[in-house]
Amino acid sequence: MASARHGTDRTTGADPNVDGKAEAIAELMLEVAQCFFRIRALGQKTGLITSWGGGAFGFMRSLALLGPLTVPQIAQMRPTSRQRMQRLADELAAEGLVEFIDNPKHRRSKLVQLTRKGAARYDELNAQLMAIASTMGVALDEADIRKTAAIVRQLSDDVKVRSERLG
Amino acid sequence: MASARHGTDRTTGADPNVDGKAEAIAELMLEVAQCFFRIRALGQKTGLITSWGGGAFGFMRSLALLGPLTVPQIAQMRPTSRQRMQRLADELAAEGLVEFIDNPKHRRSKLVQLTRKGAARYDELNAQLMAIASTMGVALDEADIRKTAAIVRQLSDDVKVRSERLG
DNA sequence: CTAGAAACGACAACTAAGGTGTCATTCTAA
DNA sequence: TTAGAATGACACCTTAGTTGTCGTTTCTAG
Repeated sequence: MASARHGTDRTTGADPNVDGKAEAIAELMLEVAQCFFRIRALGQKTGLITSWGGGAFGFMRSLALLGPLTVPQIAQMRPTSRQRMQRLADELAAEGLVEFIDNPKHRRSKLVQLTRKGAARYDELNAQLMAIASTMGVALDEADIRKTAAIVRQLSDDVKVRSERLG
Repeated sequence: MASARHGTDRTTGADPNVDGKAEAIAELMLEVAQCFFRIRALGQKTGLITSWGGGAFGFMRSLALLGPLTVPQIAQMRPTSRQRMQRLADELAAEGLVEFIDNPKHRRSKLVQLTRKGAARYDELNAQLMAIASTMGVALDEADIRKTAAIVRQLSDDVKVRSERLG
């Protein structure tokens, strides 16, 4: 394939590893993308999630892990817009899964917090996720999986940095 | 957090690795999802892609790697519907990036093939991807990256199998 | 060689997800 | 105190993708 010839010409004295590594990263990115779509499809079939980007699970997860946050704070750490998170927060509040509590730092921008019901729902979803996860990766070693997650996270951060640099 | 207590109770004699591994896989899945969104955001900013699921890049990549295929064949290996791929094929054909050639096995279902222009475009996009990839993962080792890609692929396959089992 | 089943192309809604824009209010910092 | 940034609220719109249908074509089994 012609595309394999792009980049440094291997007939020169340039380090071939530069290309090999770039290719490996590109492959990993494509693999991640494909994996995501399959995860999403599975999530939809199991009813675990409806969407991932502006999805409720990630939103609730942020609150469960980090405690009460303002809507803009949540939006900053999620791959979507402030308005989207605002709407999601309102929807979850309407379902009684989250509540707005006073923010000592800001009178208008309330803190969003999981209600008891919301925490229970999150635990339930998380348990479902665990149930699914426990049936997968049978051939894999836990240490390898953790290392994989760490590397994906690192790639993720790299992508984010480069993405933000483009403004 | 309460959610970390789901699954096997560690105070019993059950193997704690089962839970640890499931948790690791769940974490990996979430990491993959987040990474995907960041990759997509980067792709949009660079103009490299418009979408990934029914996107043109993956479509053309399939053709570049595997040679001429019918629309249903492409749809089977991509995370989207036959109709979507049909429409995409038509759009790409309108742009002169792919062409329909006679299929010896099937008179009506033509084979889709990259045109010279399409191949050039794909190479160009691939070069862009490589350019981006070459600036990332500086701290990572190529072997680790390849292993990571392999494990993600394995997870991806596991997810696919489980997803298909649910019909 | 046929009849029924499946695959295919084409087309048309329909939905979901999220982006974008705006405006009034509130906070922050010079 | 005042200019500028952050926030909540609301409305509109674009895009991606699904779903459904229909007529035709191809495959398969008897």
